[in-house]
Amino acid sequence: MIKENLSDSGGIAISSISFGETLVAWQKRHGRHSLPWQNTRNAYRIWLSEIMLQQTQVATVIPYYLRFLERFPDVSALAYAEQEEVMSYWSGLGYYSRARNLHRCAQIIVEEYKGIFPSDPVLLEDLPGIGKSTAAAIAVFSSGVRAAILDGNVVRVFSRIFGIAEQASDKKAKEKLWQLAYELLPESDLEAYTQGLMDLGATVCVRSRPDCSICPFSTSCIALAENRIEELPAKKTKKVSPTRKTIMLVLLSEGKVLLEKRPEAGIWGGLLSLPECELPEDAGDEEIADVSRLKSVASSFGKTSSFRFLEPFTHVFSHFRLQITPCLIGLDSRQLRAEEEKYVWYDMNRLDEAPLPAPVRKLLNDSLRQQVLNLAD
DNA sequence: GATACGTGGGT
DNA sequence: TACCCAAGTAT
Repeated sequence: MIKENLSDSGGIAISSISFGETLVAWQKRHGRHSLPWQNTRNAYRIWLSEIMLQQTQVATVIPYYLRFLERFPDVSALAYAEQEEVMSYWSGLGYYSRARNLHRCAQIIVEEYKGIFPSDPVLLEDLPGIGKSTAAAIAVFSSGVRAAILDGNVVRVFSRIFGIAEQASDKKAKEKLWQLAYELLPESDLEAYTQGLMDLGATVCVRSRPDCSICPFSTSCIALAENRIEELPAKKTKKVSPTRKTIMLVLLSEGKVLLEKRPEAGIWGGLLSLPECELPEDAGDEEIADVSRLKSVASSFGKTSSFRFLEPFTHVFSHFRLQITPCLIGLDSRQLRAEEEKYVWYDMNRLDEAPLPAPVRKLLNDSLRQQVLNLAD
């Protein structure tokens, strides 16, 4: 292999050979070896972990991963499950298109691949929910294939070691990072190398206050040499997120609550949620408290026996804020509007099984507690 | 290429 | 508090 100078600024150089060898040795001695999805070549388990870990931290994923695997132990169990149950096991993790794609992908693996995941990253990338980096990670960990990942850890590690100042979203920077990812790949030990990139980024070269004193690349790191640790990688430009307002109707009757299936496209796609009365962004308090309108809506589901607002709260998404005003309504009769299949009266005692968005689960838990308190009064 | 898509933890 | 952003992908 030809040794090349992979850094294009400053006088610090590191060869691809020494980079790979250094990282592999570091990972074997100092990396993570006991995560629930490690120490296996089971492609199903590795795939599941990689999807769950997209934009989600390890500590958050672990309990979801273990619970999911217990209920869906193999790709066939997942493929034949109902979507609603799959969504319920994903409930709270966020980015629900991942769960819908996971389910679709399982069905494709069973129907078109006889239940066996391909080891070729190109084929993996054709599957729903699997992009370039995830395809490489699955191929490396399940088959030892020589493929390059480029996730947030790698971007951070490379940006610092090689002094890349452009934002990772920048097209040229992205090309440069992918090129580095390929050039630095070792000839062997792809599992330890790939895991090493993730481990170094997650445990040493972390976003704020990285521990450079224990980093195997501290003597060759451009960011450290130039005292630019804090400024690399470049921060993403953010824009202020707008606030939307909505009223969530908590229609209760005989221990059941009215839920509405959300469309696949859009926020919380495929989950069950509460019926909403959306409001214009500039809605004032008096508009929110338009009781006659809400009672009119409620009347199509039964006869109103009690009515009260709960404290409004704001749920923050990555791209907007949602101000939610819950409205607790008791009905003494219960009916489903036959023409609208999307509605379901859900047993309050079984909400654990329901595929709910996180704030809705919390709201319903609080409402249930309020009910109990009311009964105690 | 920009935007949509969740949630919780860290600072 | 408010902001950043974590094992990204789809459109």
